[in-house]
Amino acid sequence: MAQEGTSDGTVGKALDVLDMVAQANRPVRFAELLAQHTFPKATLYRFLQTLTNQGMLRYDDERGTYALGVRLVRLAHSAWAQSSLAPIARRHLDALSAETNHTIHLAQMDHGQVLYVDKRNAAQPVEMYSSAGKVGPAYCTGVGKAMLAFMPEAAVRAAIERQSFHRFTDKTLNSAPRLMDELHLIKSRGYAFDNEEHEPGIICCAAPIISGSGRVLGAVSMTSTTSRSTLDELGKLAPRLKETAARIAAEAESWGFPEQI
Amino acid sequence: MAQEGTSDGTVGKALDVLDMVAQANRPVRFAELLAQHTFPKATLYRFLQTLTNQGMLRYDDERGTYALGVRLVRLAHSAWAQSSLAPIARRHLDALSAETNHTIHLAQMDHGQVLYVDKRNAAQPVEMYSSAGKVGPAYCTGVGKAMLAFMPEAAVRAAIERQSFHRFTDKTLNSAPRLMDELHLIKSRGYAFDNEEHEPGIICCAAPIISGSGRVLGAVSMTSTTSRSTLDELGKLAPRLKETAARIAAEAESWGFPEQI
DNA sequence: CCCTTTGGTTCCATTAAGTGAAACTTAGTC
DNA sequence: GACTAAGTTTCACTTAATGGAACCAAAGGG
Repeated sequence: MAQEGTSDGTVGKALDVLDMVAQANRPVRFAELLAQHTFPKATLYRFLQTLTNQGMLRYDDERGTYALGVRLVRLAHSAWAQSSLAPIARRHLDALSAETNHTIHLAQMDHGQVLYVDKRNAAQPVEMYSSAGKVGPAYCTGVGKAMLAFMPEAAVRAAIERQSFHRFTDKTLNSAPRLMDELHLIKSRGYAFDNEEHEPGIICCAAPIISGSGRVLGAVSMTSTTSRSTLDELGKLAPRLKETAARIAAEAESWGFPEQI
Repeated sequence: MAQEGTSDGTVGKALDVLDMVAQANRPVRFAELLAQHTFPKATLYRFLQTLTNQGMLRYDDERGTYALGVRLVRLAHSAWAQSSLAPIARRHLDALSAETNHTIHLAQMDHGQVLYVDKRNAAQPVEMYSSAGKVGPAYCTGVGKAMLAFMPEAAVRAAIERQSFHRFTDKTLNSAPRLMDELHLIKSRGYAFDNEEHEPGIICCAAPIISGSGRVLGAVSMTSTTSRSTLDELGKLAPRLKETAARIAAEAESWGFPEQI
């Protein structure tokens, strides 16, 4: 998808290769990667070697495939702890989840996409990582819209540029103008709804987490299904949701959380 | 800790810098990093710039600190899904956890250290990432010893070289010879115990996950406390533990799981 | 208030490293 | 056994990394 623009230097290119393997979501062969990239054979080959040496990739001798390496998992543990809202938000999410009995998501913005960093599933035990680290579109998720609505105009424009506006359901807001209208509405209301815009039957209500200086740090959402709840019912819980967001923001502040770009 | 030996090329050095930030476990200032490395100022500076541009690091303007970036979390999601045993092992861990009511860990070997990739906590809900991605010493954990005991001799020697043999408790096996003896015992027994060697009051029983071709893929463990269980009691469950390990191995095989180095 | 120190950023000639076309080596195929 | 596709290595060429030193800014101290 995103070809990361003009990458800076060798390191940038290597990381592009890493992303490419990640996006495949399965072990990939050399030739597949070669086909996707503009890199000449030898160059790509060396990058793969280097990354494998470094433990960022793993090479399967028998199959001749590359997959992401475990070193990334280790790094990510630190990244998650250092640089996501999750550790700060944990107890607030726990509380909200227990009270409302809805599925709770915590998300942040990453290069115009929604990055889920934590999750609470009221019904059954949490499936680890199945959610944290996952990315989703910004324009048709509650958390995405909640964040966009409160971001500075320039950032929103930049983010919208990056959207592909795929029509997931017939309720998806699949154009920039429609999205902008919605964002204004959200800003005045203070929170966002997702009315089956991403997945049929799935609705949610999301509130942005905003720092004292007015910057968007992330968003929290409550998700339900049309069979279990209505948007109105979720809306009734919005004050509680906003309260949670506010508490997280306050704690992030005092904890010195670095603001997102 | 581990200075990763002679890094290959620019990319390797950049990744070293990344690791350095990760190991700090908190936002770090430029000067701190400079002190730890042999890199000249300008070089380190450029690396930090590049990594920040790439979203691997995040720079906090106000504090002048660097922290790991969210791009890592995204990458790790893929890494975990592609390249750890966790997705394969999930249902087996669920079953074992439900049956035994003990805390279950799933771990793999990464550069001579134990990398926990999944966890089941019988008592309270799983704390996400608090465990997955965490690393621990190989020489004084059940999973670590279980894996070492069944690894080829050369690999074990290499791994032991990397151990620092810190004495966590008075039961820690804090020397290579003592560890080697224990490994032989474990190999003949088929599974490992951790008798409060890492943390006082914490005991565990661990079995290696071994592929059809005899290579160590990872390990599973059941953990308990001395106040709740004895080693003997855990030992009684060892057959069930080994069965779980075997099932995971079998599934990894049919699924084409790439073998660890 | 100026001078010094510390921490961070930029410059630029030097040098090392990345590059990529092409040659080569397998491993399959027909 | 010749042919093809996939992967690996080579090497002259070119670009990018290097790092000493200069520079800047802010904090501290006399």
